Amino acid sequence: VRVSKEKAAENRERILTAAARLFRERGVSGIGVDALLDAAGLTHGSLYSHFGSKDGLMDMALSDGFARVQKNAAGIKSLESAVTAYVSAAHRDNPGSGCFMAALGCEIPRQSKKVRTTFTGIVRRNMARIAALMSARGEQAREDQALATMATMVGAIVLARAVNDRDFSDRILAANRERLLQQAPNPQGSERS
Amino acid sequence: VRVSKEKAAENRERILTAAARLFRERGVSGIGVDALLDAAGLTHGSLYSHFGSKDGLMDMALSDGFARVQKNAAGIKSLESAVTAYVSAAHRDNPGSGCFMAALGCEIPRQSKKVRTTFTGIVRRNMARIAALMSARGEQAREDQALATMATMVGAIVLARAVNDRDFSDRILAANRERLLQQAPNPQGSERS
DNA sequence: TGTACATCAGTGAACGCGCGTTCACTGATGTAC
DNA sequence: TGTACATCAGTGAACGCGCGTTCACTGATGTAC
Repeated sequence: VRVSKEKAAENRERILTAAARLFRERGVSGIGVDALLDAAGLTHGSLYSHFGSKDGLMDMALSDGFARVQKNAAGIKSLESAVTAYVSAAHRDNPGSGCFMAALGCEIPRQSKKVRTTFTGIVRRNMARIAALMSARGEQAREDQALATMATMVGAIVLARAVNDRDFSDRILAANRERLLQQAPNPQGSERS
Repeated sequence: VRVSKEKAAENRERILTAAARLFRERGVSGIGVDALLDAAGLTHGSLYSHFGSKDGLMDMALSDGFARVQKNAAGIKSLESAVTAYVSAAHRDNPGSGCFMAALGCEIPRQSKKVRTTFTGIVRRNMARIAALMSARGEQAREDQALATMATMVGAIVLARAVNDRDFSDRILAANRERLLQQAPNPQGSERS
């Protein structure tokens, strides 16, 4: 049942899109290859043509999915809008299209070396992107600020998702949003270095 | 092979201790009941006498394990010592005896209602404990401060564990520790309301 | 342009394995007399 | 105190099921002439 190159590339994309969503929604060990390829409208066998293994797919889905997340956030030009978009009920309620660090962070230590390295690159690029919105003098200082801001953002979403009480969850988001916004000294953004 | 009440209670404790450690080290879906009871020196069947199901064990291990964590941290009387102990390489490198929020946070949204409720109680008690170390006037203000501090602490450990580069991991810890310590205005601790 | 054929994306049966749970059984404990 | 027996913590075989991966096969695509 050979298919055209275009169709094959499209199938590959569909697998990646479904995988990036399902891994974030259900966890790496929480979703199987059958369900993964079912969601892409294919059978499990074709995973191995394209990616070699579930781990290989995870690695690609991470790279590809992160590129999409970054593109979606391309318009964000200030720390305020980044914080507001990230520490939000919408992000909390849609892990499938949200941040990989918040969705999979706890599982990453148990993944393959390849996946962990890819993930580390994502953390670095997130740091760089947030650092670019910081106002401190010196790149290292901005990066350190970014690492602290990033940890707060990730922790807020992890806790807000874990908690079983909607009001408490909203409060976790609000308290962290406020803390982060009051730390952001430049409401017009981009007055960096 | 009936055993004495004392022996049975001791076995129950051993299961709980092993489960609390292994769940944190390998994740809820990352460890099976056979491995869990093997670590306690028993066979899988006895899980069902004591806890009814893997989920029931998870729930009990969470309550019991958290009580132990709290007891270990009983001596901590200032925000500074709490931050220093939590945002540390030792905590990062020993998930099995560390914070449940950092180890299992991402997996909790997919757990049973019972487990999620127990976990929510743990988040609330952690908030209360940190709030008691805060200096703001008004309980609600202290709790909001605690929620922001807690999210930063959790996020820092999650990211530091996920990352594949020791130096970068250390830097994540250092940046967050510094941020949290500079926010703590009372180095002698306990000057609260 | 038309024909012959090699390529290979995708299929689906099958693999061994571990999962969580059930249940008939064992035999020491704890109790009733 | 000694004996008979009910209790029940723990055992281990068995359950159906889903896991990740392999592989012989299919048949449309893409290419060589």
